[in-house]
Amino acid sequence: MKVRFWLLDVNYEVKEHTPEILLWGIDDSGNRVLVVDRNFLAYFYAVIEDKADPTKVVEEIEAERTQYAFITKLEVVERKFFGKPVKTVKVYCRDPNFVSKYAKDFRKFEGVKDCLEDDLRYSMRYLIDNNVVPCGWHEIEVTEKASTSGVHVDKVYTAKSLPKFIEKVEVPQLRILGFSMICYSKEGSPKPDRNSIVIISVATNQGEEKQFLAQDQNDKPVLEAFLKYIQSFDPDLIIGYDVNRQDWPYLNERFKKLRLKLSVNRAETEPHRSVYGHFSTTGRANIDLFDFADEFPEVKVRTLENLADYLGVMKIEDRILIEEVDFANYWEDKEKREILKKFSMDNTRCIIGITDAILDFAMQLSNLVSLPLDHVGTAAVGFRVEWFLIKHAQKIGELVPKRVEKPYRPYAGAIVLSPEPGLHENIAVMDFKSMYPNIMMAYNLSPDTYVSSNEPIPPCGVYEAPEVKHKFRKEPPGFYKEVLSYLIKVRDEIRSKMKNFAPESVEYHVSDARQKAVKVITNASYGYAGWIGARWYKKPVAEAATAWGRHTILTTIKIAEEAGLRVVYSDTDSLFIRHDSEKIEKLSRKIEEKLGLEIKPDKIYVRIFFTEAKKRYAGLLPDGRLDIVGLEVVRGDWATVAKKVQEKVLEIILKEQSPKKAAKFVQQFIYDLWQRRVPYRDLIIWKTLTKPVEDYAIRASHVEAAKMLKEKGWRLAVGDKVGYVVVVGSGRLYERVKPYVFASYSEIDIEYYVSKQVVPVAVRVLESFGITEEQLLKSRMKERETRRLTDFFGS
DNA sequence: GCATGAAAAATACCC
DNA sequence: ACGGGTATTTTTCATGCG
Repeated sequence: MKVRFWLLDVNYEVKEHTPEILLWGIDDSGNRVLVVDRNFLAYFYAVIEDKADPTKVVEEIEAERTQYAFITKLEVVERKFFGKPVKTVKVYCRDPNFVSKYAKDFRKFEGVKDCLEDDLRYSMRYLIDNNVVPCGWHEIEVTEKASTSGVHVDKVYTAKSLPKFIEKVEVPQLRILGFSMICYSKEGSPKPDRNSIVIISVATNQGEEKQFLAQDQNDKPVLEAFLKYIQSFDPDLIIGYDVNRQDWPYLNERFKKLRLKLSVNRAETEPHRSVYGHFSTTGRANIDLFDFADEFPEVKVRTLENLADYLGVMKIEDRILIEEVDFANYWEDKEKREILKKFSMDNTRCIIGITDAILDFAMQLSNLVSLPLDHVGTAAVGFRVEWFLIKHAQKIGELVPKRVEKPYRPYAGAIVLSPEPGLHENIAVMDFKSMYPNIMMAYNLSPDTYVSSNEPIPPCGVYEAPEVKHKFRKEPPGFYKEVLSYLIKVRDEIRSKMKNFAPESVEYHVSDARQKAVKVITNASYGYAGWIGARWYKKPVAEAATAWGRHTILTTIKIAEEAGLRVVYSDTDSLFIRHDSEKIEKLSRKIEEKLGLEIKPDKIYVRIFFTEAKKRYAGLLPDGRLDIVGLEVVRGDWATVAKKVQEKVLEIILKEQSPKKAAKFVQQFIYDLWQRRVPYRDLIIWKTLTKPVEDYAIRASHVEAAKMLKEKGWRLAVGDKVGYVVVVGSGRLYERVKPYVFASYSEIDIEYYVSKQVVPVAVRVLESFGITEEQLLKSRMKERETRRLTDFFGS
């Protein structure tokens, strides 16, 4: 019989040295199914030395066959390695767990240059080789198993054929469960061996909400009820926020401590940490929304509530937020417990809401790069790109290079021009779309087309990069070129198809998520090429890409200026020029003709303001919005007071062109600040812990604040943001900071916020108009004086 | 011993 | 654990002065 299924999760088991692939999915009638495939053999390649005879190597292996009991087959096959044909012996191995061990041995065999592809996981090997794609549909010939014992699915099948991919975009009706939990701890962050889980809030995509509550601090009933709920709802996706770092390890430990089995998987296993640090709940996809938070760089402090607020899921103003260290107090107080319960439920509601905004993209990304849905999020961008490349390599018979450690060698990047400071009217921004990918295609930059300086020039000729003089053969199209052309073609196709869909339709949403995923991978390709951790790293490729980039933009600037277009600013692939449609059109055509790359007008600013600095400016768009780039307004490490002031100053400057009014505003603001009329939370400064607290070479404010938090039992990890305020006192700045949760408004050092936050960012803009720090502070002095007098005499 | 300025460390941005 | 280029603040260190 035939089964059609949508692939949700994949794993493998080895029983008696024989592997089976477990494909967990949903069939087209909505059954949860497991297809067990025992038909696929693991293998690796022994690459043969140029002058050696592969049959000799085969004989060599055969001679020692008894030591390599799991080898089932040896095949002499031709493959390519960095574009060059190589002879290999494909070594099939019954037990996948022996692949890397055998490969290690065979590297020492005579005539064997190296062994490759022994470092690919068996389950990934299966997907890649058979074009089986996560979040995609497949058809397969199977026999049904009578029993489903040991697994929690509707049907279990044994594969009779390999799955065949079916082009079908729709996603089956998934059961999605979101959860969040509250742990009780009187001192500091909760520890699973001591502190119970007092609330677990769950919600589903079918609109059901439930809360499991401990009796006092006995959480056994909570955990049991939670398990029972999961088992009965039987979700396909289990979703949470920061669950890979927090909830799952905690649940694991807590269940162990209480001698309970964390039975949430569809197999009889328990959740465990796996590749790229994700937690696997076999048969279901566990998704951590935190892993997708960096898709939204506007959200500076990536907390659940901030992300939900940004995505319009739940506004922060409508919430009462509770710090982890206060959970115990809230739990113990009868009235406050209700607030805590609401807080927890709202967290889960946020999770469900954010899922809505992210899931399509996550599924498309998973589908595109072939990484299962539960680990596509935890895989770093480089690995996402790499899996996409591996998939393509398999298709064209290109061997996958080993990951080898390489030394870091910096190389020159892009050109940034100093802007003409001050205000400019009617400025158009022209830029090259996807400049690096297009350059890589145009000049066939690829690890396999690189011609090193000691190699002869091939008959087809070479492209030679300016400045760095790296050479790349013109023919045939390189690995990167093939991949990038495909990606760009696919994205264009999707985008033109989208025009026929209603923007509210499912097809539109799915297509949009798809084209975004394609775009992300395309744009990451240059970065990948220059990443020393990349399997396909070749420094000259990245170096040539930036060299051509510099040449491209410099040529463009020259041509623009020759055409009478003054360039007021340029960064990497863009130029800012006076808006003149005719000349711009002409320029576009000329560049395309001369360089074969497309440059188009993008934004038009009614007015734009530059400081003296590069990468920092603010423009007024025709619709009245401000576009602020690089300035403190868009930075996450300045107090909100400073950001608000600077934004307002920019608005006044750009819209009303009145520096005087802007200065007045700043003076008034400073006065209000002295009066403590601004919200306390606007004084918090957030900074990221980029390494363990002990590793810092210098004493920094946020690190000192982090130490204080840790002392009180807070759990802080690398990558966490620490929020602190500056309080009155003496000595260095780092001696005058406190975590914002530990300080009160009365001890705030207003002087610091005025002189080191508000004034500098205002001056940054206003100094262009002749306004000085002193002028901004002058009236403050007056106000302070009057304030002191009124305080003294009364008003 | 201390003021001063350069260098180093740290962070977060732009494209 | 994708690249290099850049601005900015604060700490740290070296230096010169007296």
